[in-house]
Amino acid sequence: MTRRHQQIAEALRRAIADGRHPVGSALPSEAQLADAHGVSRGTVRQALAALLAEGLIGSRQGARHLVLSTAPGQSLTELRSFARWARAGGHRPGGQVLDSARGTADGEEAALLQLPPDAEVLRVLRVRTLDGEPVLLERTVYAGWIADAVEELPADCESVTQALLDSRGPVFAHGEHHLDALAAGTVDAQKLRVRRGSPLLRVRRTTATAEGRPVETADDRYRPGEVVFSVRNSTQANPLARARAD
Amino acid sequence: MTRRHQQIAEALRRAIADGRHPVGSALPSEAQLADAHGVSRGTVRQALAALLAEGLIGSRQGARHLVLSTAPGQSLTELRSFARWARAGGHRPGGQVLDSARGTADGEEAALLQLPPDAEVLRVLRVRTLDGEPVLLERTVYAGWIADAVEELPADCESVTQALLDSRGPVFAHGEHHLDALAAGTVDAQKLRVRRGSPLLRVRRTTATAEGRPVETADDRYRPGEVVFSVRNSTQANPLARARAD
DNA sequence: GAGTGGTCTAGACCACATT
DNA sequence: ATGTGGTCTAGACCACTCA
Repeated sequence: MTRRHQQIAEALRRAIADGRHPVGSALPSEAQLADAHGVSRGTVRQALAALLAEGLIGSRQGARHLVLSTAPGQSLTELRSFARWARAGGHRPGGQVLDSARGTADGEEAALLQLPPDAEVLRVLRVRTLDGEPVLLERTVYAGWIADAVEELPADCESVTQALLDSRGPVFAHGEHHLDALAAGTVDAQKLRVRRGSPLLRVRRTTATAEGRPVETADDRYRPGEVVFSVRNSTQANPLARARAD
Repeated sequence: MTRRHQQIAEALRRAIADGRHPVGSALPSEAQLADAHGVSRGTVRQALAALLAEGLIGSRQGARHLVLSTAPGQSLTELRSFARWARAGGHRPGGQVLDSARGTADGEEAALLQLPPDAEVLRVLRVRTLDGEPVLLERTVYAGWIADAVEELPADCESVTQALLDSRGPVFAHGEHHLDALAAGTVDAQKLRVRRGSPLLRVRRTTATAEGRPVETADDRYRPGEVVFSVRNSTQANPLARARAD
């Protein structure tokens, strides 16, 4: 049971991806779209707002919506798994669990996962490879309630996300990512085959279910040169924006 | 002449910041807000959508909007200028143009800015400070058509974004950001006062007008430890549900 | 069961862009 | 002058939450 505005947004995304609305061209007017889909203009505007937020189209008062790009590439706004992302880029993903141990959450972990202090967690150290080359060292802390499902996975499991989706349904819905840079420590250097002190891109992330229940929190360190994170954004998504510094 | 929904959004932001709606509390219902401001529910929903996108509030069908945090975190989903972001965090932003020169676009620049080969561009090297400390080295390439407006700005201009907004109207509407890590080069090290080879967070970004016309492309290098980029996302469309204050 | 947010409608007026 | 998107209204129904 999808909503009308979601269906219309999806239809427009497909039309743009297929080239029926090439980059640089104008979309039909809101009134025309409303007519074509048999809905009111408000519903069409709801659909267009989604594409606006994705940066797929632009708009100016008085002129029609313009197609700006065909499809967002790898983007943090899509919560994709490492394996999915790798395959989308034509690479062969791999992975290996180096360590896996149960323990109790420390203060920070408990806060991130919204667990009581000293709650049980599962810590996993995993290296991820792209075409055989190690590119990512992943330190993940899973909340206790999901730990069993994770421990049952094989050590060389290609996609934890996919495996959990199959066994437990859609577990990941929301994510918060913090990105910064840091120097490789001893373990990082050894596992990623770089020199100690060389720059790494760090992504600290926490993901949660649709209800907002945290599932895992992780510290991912990427070898530079192999992976770039992209974010596309827009001020027009919602009419906030506007400056006025005080 | 500000729109009603912007006024209401601003009033709600102030009320949240002032503690009149503490974190964890529920906002008045949409109907109550509509009544209080003398507008229809649709207008109130437009205002709430802005706060939703900023991550200030969350919503669930059937329950009232919840206050999630008092101030929006630095997020790539908001296109804010360095100066605005710094002030929001209670810091004093500064900046200095180190170099500014006209030239012709190389192949990569021309592609990013969608200009013909050898088109005229303006290259600016700028250091940005937070409370007097250099934290960001910015190499920006402006398209020729905006170069005049940029060159007229004072070298110690605090906010280029703001200055351009005042003189040229809303110039920045869409952005694409690519994040990775790299080692500080000689110039980076000197200007950011770090050792050569120490890790930096690099953000390569291109911003465009609402019509999709590229304005500038930049290579920003951040000293680590000072700045963290955050991205919040969701598998669902816009709704930005939960949050976690640090 | 009452209240609330999510969705949708069918109008309307204005500011802006294009012709 | 006409068409377009931006804004706003005053309703309506449904799915959901909560007491």
